[in-house]
Amino acid sequence: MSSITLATLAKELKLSISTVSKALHDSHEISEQTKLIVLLKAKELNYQVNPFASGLRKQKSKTIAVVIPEIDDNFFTLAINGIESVAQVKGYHVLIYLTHEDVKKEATITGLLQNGRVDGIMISISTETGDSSHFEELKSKEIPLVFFDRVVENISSPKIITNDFESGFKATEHLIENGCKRIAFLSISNTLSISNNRMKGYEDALKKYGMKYEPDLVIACDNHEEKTRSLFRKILKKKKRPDGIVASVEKLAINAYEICNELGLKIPDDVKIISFS
Amino acid sequence: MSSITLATLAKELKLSISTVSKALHDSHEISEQTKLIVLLKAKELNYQVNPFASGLRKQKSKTIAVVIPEIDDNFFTLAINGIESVAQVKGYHVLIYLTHEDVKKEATITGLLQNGRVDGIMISISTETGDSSHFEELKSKEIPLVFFDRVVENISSPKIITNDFESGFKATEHLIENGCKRIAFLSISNTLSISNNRMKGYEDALKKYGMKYEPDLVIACDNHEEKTRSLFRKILKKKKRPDGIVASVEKLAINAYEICNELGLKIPDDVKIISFS
DNA sequence: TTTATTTACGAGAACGTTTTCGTATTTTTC
DNA sequence: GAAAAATACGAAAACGTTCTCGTAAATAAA
Repeated sequence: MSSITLATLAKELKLSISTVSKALHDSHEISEQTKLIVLLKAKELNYQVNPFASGLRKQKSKTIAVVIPEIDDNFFTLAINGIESVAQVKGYHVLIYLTHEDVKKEATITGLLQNGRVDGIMISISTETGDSSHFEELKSKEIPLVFFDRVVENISSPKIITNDFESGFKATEHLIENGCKRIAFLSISNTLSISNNRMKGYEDALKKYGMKYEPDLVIACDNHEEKTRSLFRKILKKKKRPDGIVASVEKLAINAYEICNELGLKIPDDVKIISFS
Repeated sequence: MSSITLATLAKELKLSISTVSKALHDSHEISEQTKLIVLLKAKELNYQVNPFASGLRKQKSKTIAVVIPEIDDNFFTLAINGIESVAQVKGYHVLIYLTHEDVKKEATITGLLQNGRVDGIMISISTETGDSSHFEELKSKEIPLVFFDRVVENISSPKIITNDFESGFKATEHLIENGCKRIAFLSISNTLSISNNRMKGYEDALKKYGMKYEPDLVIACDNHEEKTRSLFRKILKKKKRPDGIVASVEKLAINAYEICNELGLKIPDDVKIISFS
């Protein structure tokens, strides 16, 4: 240990702790000359401010939390990439938490973040999230909260979303224009707004092109991967199997790919797949 | 703000701060009865210990840093998944830092972690890392350091690695057994031990099967993606192009895939690709 | 009964910063 | 030359914990 603190510097330089602190903060109260020697000594001893002391005093953590359902998803890794990148430039630190689509875990995590550990939270909620009281709690503690991708619609927080309806519409339209006659929609949740809005786009596209909306072709998936896969298997084995698939999230598309491969269905010859990611 | 501190609880309960703190830590110095009422009040007011105050006092952060080159890589996301999972169970927090294969960034990051912000660091070094003085610095500050996957060999720290040599050997052997006659090796760095050891395996496999080691078939790639891709293009356009490729890291395999696709080469008919991931 | 020992709590000192305030010295203003 | 203002620094109080002591009261041992 024996780390270098302001006191170390102060003693070495025969200055007071406050002077050293102010010098390092480039305060106008300190002469240029003193600032210089303090800065030099700080460099020499490789002084680094203690984030806990500083955080405690300033009530700022310079840290944000990113809470996401999974990390093995191109969208989320992309998001982390961007977030970390900006954070790094701005001198912020990024804590990462995975909920694995588990609301309880999600609530536990947000619970941990109420005590000043972070200055703000970016979250993409789990598919299961129905109860949103843990978000209300954060709001009541005035912790900045930003939803991205998967949002809670009835909480007034900044939300970063894609145009789900339009994209769902276009994806479906694209399949139709490429000759698909039976298009399935893979839904990840019936509570998640992104899933629902994407599905509305799907439905509207079908309607526009005069295609019948068949409930059988909307496949309600959940986080139980094996269940989802056997569902796909069943659908794709049927004589009247879909020739086009719109996946509401990447993971479902991948599973669909794998099942097609398993069943010897060629993509895109036999089945065309389009997905959000 | 107006967060609930030990003082809040103490005042409400007409107890001292120390008593409340000890009660919450289940100290033997406190009667069961007092513990109970303290615990109840803490629950009621949803008290959460302030990590900064606690960290400052205990000199423990309950936080570890994960420093990796990139996040859009299946191996690293898998690693984060596992690390976060264990951390969550153990009550630890995970900070994430991306170096983007930049040694300077890497050094800056490790510099930020010397002041007690984290209790330990897990790192997979960037391909560029030649100078390892920033790791020595961490060692000298006695900050626990664990290398994983991409390690600095001459630093005495725990290292988590795969059997690079053997895997490189087996990968190459697999291609040979499947009829490849000209096997290329995509190297990510000539300083990185994982890359070199994997290549040694590749060389040894060639030797075992009496195949000539051709320097032309060892492709030294770097982090400049476009450069790498045009390199691939050149190699794969040759009349005597490789019919098998061993990629030392996932990203190179993906680029190779894309170039094959671009050139109309069928995988695995025209070219077989095997990769570490 | 007197002396030890245990039990249950409180006072107060850290941890390392930041920041307000006070104050000697110097400089400016009239 | 006196008063006012600026300059450059230090003392000390937070921030919220944890933890070492100190110490009354209650119990046990002598």
